[in-house]
Amino acid sequence: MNQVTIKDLARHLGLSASTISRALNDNPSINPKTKKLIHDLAAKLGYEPNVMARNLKAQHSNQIGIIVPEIKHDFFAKVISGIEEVAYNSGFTVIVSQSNEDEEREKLNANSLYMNRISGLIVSVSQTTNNLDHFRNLMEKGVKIVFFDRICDGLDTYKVVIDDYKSSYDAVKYLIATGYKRIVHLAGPQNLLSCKNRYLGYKQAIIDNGYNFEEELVVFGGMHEDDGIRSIKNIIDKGIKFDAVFAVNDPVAIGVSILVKKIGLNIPGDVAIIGFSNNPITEFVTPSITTIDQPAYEMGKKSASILISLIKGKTKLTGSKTIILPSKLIIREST
Amino acid sequence: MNQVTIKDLARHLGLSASTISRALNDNPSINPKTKKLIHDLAAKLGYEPNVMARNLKAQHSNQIGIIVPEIKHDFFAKVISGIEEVAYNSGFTVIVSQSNEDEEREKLNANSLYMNRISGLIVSVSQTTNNLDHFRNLMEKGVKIVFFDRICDGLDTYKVVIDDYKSSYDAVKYLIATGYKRIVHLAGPQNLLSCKNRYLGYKQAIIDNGYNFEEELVVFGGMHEDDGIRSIKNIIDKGIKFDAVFAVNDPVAIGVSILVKKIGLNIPGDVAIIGFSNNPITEFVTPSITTIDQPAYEMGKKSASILISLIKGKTKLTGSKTIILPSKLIIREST
DNA sequence: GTGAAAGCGCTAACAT
DNA sequence: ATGTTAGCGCTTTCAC
Repeated sequence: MNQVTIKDLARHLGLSASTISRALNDNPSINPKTKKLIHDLAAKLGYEPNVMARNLKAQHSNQIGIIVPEIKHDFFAKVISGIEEVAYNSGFTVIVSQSNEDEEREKLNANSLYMNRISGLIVSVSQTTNNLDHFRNLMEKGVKIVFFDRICDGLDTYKVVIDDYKSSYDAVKYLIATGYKRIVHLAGPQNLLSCKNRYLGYKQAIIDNGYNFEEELVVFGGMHEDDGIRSIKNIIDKGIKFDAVFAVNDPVAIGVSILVKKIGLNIPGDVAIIGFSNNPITEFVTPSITTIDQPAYEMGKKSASILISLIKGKTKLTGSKTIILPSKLIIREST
Repeated sequence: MNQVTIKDLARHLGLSASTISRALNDNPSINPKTKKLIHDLAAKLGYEPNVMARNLKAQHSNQIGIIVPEIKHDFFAKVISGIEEVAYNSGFTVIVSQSNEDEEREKLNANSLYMNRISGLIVSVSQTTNNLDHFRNLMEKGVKIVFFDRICDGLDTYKVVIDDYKSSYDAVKYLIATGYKRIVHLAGPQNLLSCKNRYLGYKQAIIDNGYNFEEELVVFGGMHEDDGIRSIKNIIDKGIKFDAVFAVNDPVAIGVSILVKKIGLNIPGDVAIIGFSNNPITEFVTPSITTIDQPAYEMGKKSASILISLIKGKTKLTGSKTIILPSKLIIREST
């Protein structure tokens, strides 16, 4: 690591370290000629400021941490891109970490990010997270946190979401309007507010449209493909009749599609399917799957810009601490 | 950021900073009782070491940088998970950044990572990268680099890949054995060694099996879905006859599948399709697509473990600097 | 316009 | 077993 330091430049030019530092930071009190001399030598020697030293001095890192369940989900990948976009443009760098849907790992990551003295944190919590102390601790230590999508109650900070309740309500309303009578809901873990709201939206739409809410039509499960396969198989094995499925997310919807096709049922003739998130895959499977588009990239950008305002102490962020971005029902072949 | 420091602990206990430091680092020369006292207070006050300070002192960061074209590609997401796995277990943290297939951005990222004094870097180069100076510079400054998948010539360091040439050769051989006569190859950017090798493998398989290599059956293009759509449309519009397509990767194969279905051709009846990478989507589209499985997670783990050996100075890494991991042809409905 | 000195938090000789 | 001192690279107040 034979890095070039300010001292090296100072020695080469017979100047003091402070002069070099000032010149490099474009301090106006430095003689333009000296400045040029210094800049030229820095370029020639390949000087790069040591961010660790600078940050140590400055008492902050200009780094933003991200914790998401899994980056391989298209949704999270896009959010991360949105965050990076805004962050880079504001002079922040970004550290991404994955919780793998594991509360323990989420804690470790939060801690490791804190040790790196991140200025702020953007989080979508893991499925298994019940205790929020690791976030609370960071907040107490002055780390600003913004949650998106997978938010949770009980933490007083900014949150960026879509209206899960309404999206879900509208999707189910659309199914009913199209003529479907017995709509199954494959729900997600209810400790995630988004899943809970999707469930509640489903329930209310059922009731508001004059149907009976039947508990046997709801299965609580995970958020992966195999959960979808398992849950719908369970319903079928029990002999429960249904003509549509509203899944908590796209992988679960895909799982349903796979099993339903396998046992020879038609989509949407025998069973209609709606997913959630507009994962690209829903467009390419046959039949393509109706879903709800979440503005992932926008969520990332919004989360980052709020976080950066928070970090910079611009507390004049007006209005509610929960920002709701628009979502959209995308109708495809499966309904 | 009112963080608790070693000095705070020292003041509270009437001890010196060095004693605190030693105790916290489990130095055996500290009295067990004092040690316990210190650990307890640290826990009580919520002390967390300041990694920036520690790293500044230690002259290295224990951070590994990653640069990939786009994390949203399933392949890269999995590689990253593999890297994280190994890195965390060896006490390293990971900074992920995306080049977005843009050489300029790749340079910026490399530089920003260097400013953070990363100990090592794992890279899959962008499509548009021609000049490799930004990597060469880092290497000269002592940053260890390992490339994977999208490697490039002219840099003397470790590389983790699959045998693109052979994988491609075998895939085409299989097509020929199955009876296909006129096999189109939608090739990728030839500055990427992997794409070049896939092209060369295709060419050699054609020749070795007694077919004529026809230039009109090869189209050089990008690596996304729309490239696939565009390229195959081009071939069709030109009136060129073909009965199979070997695509440089899965998105391109998906693109071909979309267009081919749209104009009413049967897969594999009229056109067979093979992709590359075993993206999950290839399994779920109808018909499912034959592809070549790359051990993404393993590539990540391998790259990370090599890099960490390099960082730790274990130069007794035996054998070639190019590590070839096994790939596998996955035969599905499209062939 | 430039320099000297101190300090960010931590560690490691070198004392005692 | 513990304390003293110095220094990692950088910035910044206070001098001149």
